[in-house]
Amino acid sequence: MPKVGMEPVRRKALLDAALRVIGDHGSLAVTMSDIARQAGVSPALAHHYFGSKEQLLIETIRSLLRQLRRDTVAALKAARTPRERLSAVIRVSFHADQFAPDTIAAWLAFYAEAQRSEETRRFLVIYAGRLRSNLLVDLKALLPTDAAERAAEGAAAMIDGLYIRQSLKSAPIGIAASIALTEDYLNALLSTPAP
Amino acid sequence: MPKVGMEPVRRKALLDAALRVIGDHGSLAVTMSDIARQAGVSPALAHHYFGSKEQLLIETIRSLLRQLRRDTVAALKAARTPRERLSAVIRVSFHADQFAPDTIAAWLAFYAEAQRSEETRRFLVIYAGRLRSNLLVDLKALLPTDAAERAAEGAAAMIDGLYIRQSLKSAPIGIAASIALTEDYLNALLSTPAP
DNA sequence: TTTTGTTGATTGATCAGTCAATCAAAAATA
DNA sequence: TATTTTTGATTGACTGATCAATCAACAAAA
Repeated sequence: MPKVGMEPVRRKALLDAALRVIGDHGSLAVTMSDIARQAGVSPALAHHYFGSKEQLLIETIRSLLRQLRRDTVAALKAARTPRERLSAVIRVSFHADQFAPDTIAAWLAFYAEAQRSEETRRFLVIYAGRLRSNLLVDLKALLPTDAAERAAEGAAAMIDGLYIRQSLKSAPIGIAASIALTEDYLNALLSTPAP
Repeated sequence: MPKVGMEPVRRKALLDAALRVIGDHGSLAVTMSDIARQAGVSPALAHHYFGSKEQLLIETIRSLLRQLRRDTVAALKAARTPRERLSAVIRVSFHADQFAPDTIAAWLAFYAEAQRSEETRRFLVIYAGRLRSNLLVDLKALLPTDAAERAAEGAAAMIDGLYIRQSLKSAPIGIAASIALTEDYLNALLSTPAP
């Protein structure tokens, strides 16, 4: 079987498999065997390439974050005005890929894990900071600084909250409605001070 | 040692211990031994009274929910106008007990668990429904029905979002600021349609 | 003596992680 | 070109640790 140059292929397959299995299972309490089986290799190979389960998990969240950033950068590039850019940030947050049940479950699992793993928390703090900062930079063009800061906190919280509520699967709010709610929030804040 | 009537004492001690250990550890992946040790009894006793780890965990979240409802009912009783009642609901959500790091970590762990455990999800759906409904009933007195419904969804999401962001412990938003953000949101929605 | 409370010891299952061995492609050599 | 050697890829089998769950036994109250 062995062909040279399999390493990147296997790494990617294992990362994808990990995300899939975690999302499916809704928890980080998945076995290396589960992940390896999903990737179509032996458990030993997963250890061979990642050293430990913890490392594989950390690489998994890192890849999740990387994907989110890619999407965000792309969406921002297409937007012109500050208001458009705000909408772009919101849209990316609720993009179908991000809003898929498996992905939501995986994020949730990582939030829980962050209570224990310093490194996992670091990554989530980075995510939270980016979201806040992406919103803040454009809000500052539309509101006084302190109002902009509060608006950024509020919008970020609402996005995360809509996200987490989605994970319960009852009363599915839906992508469009989630976007609309967040937009309404910003519209209300943007129109209130200056009628 | 054995005195009659220990059962309720032990049950409560074990439930408190479970909450404590889960919050401390930031995950449901705690052992019966950990919980039993925290409660000052043997692991075997925990099984004796709860039958299984899963059952103990379910009783734990049930007690968390019971406490929240008690607080909410008490807070609502003291409020007079719809607007006051809305503030009461918000205040309870961010009450010090609920906002304690251990409690937040425990809620988070249960959210993750809900992906797997049908019964855990049921409880969280009940929580989400109550929060939404508590907000909705008073919002309907202040807004048209459809606007009230959207406001209730949005406020509930923001509350949950502020909650989950708190779990990251970086950029601690704080109780007062969290309440203020949520109040601002409602104020903006309540003032926008009628300037 | 019966009942209630309690535990230590044990079991069976599950898993992360290790390791020696195997296999096939690629590179070196003849 | 034909061969041998080297190297990367891969796995099955195993180990050590952990843990939920069980159970037989014991202690104290009723």
